[in-house]
Amino acid sequence: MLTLHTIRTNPEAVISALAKRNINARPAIESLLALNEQRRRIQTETETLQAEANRLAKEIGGLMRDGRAEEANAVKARTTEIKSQIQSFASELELLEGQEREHLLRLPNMPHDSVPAGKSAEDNVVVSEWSPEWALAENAVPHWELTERYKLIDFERGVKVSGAGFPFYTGQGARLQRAMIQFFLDRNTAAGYLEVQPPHFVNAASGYGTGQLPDKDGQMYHVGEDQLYAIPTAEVPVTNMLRDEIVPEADLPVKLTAYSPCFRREAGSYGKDVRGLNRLHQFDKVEIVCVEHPEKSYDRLEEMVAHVAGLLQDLELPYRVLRLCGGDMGFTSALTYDFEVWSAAQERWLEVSSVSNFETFQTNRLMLRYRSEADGKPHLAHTLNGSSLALPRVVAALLENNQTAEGIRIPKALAAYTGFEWIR
RNA sequence: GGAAGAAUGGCAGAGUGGUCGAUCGCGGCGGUCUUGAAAACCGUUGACUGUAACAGGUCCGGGGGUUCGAAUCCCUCUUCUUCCGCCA
Repeated sequence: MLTLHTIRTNPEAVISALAKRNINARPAIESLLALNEQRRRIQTETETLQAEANRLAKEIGGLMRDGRAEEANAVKARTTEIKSQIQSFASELELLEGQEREHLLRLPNMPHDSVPAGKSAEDNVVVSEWSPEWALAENAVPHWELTERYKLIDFERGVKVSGAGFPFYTGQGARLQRAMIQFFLDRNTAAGYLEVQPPHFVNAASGYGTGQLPDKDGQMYHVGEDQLYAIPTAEVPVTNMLRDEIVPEADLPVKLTAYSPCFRREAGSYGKDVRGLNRLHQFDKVEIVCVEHPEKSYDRLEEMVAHVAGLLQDLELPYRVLRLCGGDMGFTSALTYDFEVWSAAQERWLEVSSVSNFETFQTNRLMLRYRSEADGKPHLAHTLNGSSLALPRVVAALLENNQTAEGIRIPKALAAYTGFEWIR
């Protein structure tokens, strides 16, 4: 959520920044500003009346103590009148506040200056590429054939038990999942991230805090009876850990990492995008989250990008890093780098990580602040997060790129965790 | 799931209808004293909203109600503690 302060002090800058997302925000901003002005006017009037009522109530208290009941009753009559005026203002105020918030919640974050203009994924900018020395085996097949050949994943039984997008991992496939989670967590904690195990269901307030609600309502699994949402990413519970808190400036950056299963309804997906491991309703991911000082958040973002790159290099997977254009960036992000690994057998790039700076967009909703050492006051912190990494597509690329006639070779760094060097 | 009790500022803990945004203490910050530090003493110490800046308004777990006036009374929800039940 953008701050009212930003919008009020520089509406034109907000409008032109949002234009990068191909959004004409002018009507929304203008009606928001009108609402805001009206709200403040009504609020001032209401508060003036409240001040008067407070003053009179104290006067009555004084009169009662002195035993001057008759005079007190006269004053009571006046307060009753004021009270009914307050009532009518208050309901109007409530309405305006609701509308104001509604407007604010529906405005996406302002893209950072460095975000390229563009409409779709095709306009994203490749900022770097990396590849190990390697060659694809002859007669290479896509991962969904490999998982069947080596009995790593049982999609059919997943369909029977839960539905499409809920696979069983079996044997070496299951072991590979567990090894990768452990590998990523170890690498993240070595880089200074504190490991946490979050709840897998969150309340609505948490959904609003990180911006999944109301924007992505309908993409999350919702348990109506208990008003809980299955987490679409560990970002939600982990970032919300610090909701409504003021952390000392000296505690920044707060660096957290968590493994969790992620649940996504993926309504509207179809075709080759959902084949095999490309898109699932439940998948495993290790996430990194940072809470950082506003002046340092972009340096932190670069550090996180370098960290994720290191993981992919250890896994010996060819990847590229994209700077997302305005049209392809998520609702809450100011700047996002996507990591894509090359799936040789599918001949396509697969997104395996998304690393973003949200600036104050989340913390404004979360009321997550730090106490500045300079002025002693609370200020909104910046939040950042990134996948490190999402498993299914990493597994897909890993299986496909390393297939040989003798089986599938496991990268050295990972073999220490799997306990095997080959899948046969 | 049932029963009883509880929820107050960073912590601890008073406050049962009016001068309470809230006593006292600890912690934090500033100062006096000291070569320096400790101790002692003095002062200060929440958030949100609002204003050009003041003023003003709101907040005693959340929501609603009674009252001229609510931390205080009533209803409701949530959470915690203890006991019982169930249970990995």
